[in-house]
Amino acid sequence: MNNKGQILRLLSYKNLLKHLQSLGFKKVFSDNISDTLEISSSLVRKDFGNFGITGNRKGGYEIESILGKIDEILGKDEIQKVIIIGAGRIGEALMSYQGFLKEGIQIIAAFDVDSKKINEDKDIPIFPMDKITKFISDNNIKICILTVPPSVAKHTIELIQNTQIGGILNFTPVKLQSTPELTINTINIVHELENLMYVVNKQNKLED
Amino acid sequence: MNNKGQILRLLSYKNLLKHLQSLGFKKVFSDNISDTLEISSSLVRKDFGNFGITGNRKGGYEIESILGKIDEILGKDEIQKVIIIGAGRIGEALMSYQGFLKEGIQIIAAFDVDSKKINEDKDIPIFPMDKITKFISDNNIKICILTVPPSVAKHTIELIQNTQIGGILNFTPVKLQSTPELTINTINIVHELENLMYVVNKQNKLED
DNA sequence: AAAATTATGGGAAACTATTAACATAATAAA
DNA sequence: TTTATTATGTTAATAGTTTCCCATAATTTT
Repeated sequence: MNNKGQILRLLSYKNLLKHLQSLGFKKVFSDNISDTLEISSSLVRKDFGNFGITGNRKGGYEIESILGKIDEILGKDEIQKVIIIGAGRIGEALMSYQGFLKEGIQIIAAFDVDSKKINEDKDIPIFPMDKITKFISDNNIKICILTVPPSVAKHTIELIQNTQIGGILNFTPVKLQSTPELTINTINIVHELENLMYVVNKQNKLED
Repeated sequence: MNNKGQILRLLSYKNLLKHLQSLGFKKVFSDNISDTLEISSSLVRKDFGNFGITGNRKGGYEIESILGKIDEILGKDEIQKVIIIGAGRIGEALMSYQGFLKEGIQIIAAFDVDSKKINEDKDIPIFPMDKITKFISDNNIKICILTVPPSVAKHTIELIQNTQIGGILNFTPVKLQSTPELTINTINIVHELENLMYVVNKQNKLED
């Protein structure tokens, strides 16, 4: 039961169900979900079953109860505070991203080595790196986003080892090892593009 | 043989092997790769086997020959031209990202509806949206990155339907359907963060 | 109230991915 | 040259995921 795909599906269900709820729907069938999300209805039911979400034969599932259960599973009662390490282009883009707050995620600070970037008075303050460990412990931060240059990625990870940080979303193309205490998930944009190129190449070859 | 994981592993192999090559190594063993990439040596050998990469019993694999084979598989002889749709914060961050070129990826233009963003004279020109279909066909673009606001994502996809575009890397949180002719891969940063939160929550619970 | 309908839930089957095991070929050592 | 060593490559085993199938319960229709 350590399935990332399953959790990501659960998040898709949540998105869809919140939308349906906003349109006034109270109930939903596994077939409805299947149609809009490209996930088979059996898999939807199996996911629900796995997480203890139950419906009524013939009556479907109650949206409110599913959403409650999902929030319970994901543990989202309070707003989740996240910090950004590396206030470069991508870091700054994420700081100004409007989509986080309505999902209960708040970027509360960023950190950078470049003294020209430091600005502690902004909405999202940018602090120098040497304040990071104290900040993490003072604010009990569990998650950070890593958007530093690749050359300093490894070194930066070492700085936050042995803090409360338990999860890192890594935007650098550097392969970083997870440990039992620290989960590192990587978004490698170059790899995503290259993978897409491979698929498109294959599509075109098949058409010839 | 339509396995995304397998292709992403292949890309990791490529990264590592190029690094080893730059350090002067000529040969590599499946065990070496396994150690650094957290991929079991059997799986490395199986991947190589699947893609027709062969080595010598006792002698390992020749790095140069693997790299050649991987490039052949990924079809990367010439530079791959990519466009960005949506010159917002994330779009602009990607435009200035330095990591693409050395992987043979070139962002050659961006498109936006906002007339204030248009600037056709920059290094990476930003054109108005209505020039996009002509640009795609003139330049034979196959891949685009979608960084528009969520509310216009669906509509934007329709604009480039029936062009040469065969792959979209979607940064919007909108669920977009792939078709046989158009592969859409989504990077949903919110979902990645939420997934991380789930994992971290579970870690902490286990420690109690 | 009985019959027909319909969506869940759960177990079995099919499929996919990963690991384990080992025979074999290439190399090195004795 | 013979023996020992070692890493590949292939087959078998295992683990993990998704789909199939259908009995069952809830609901609607007749």
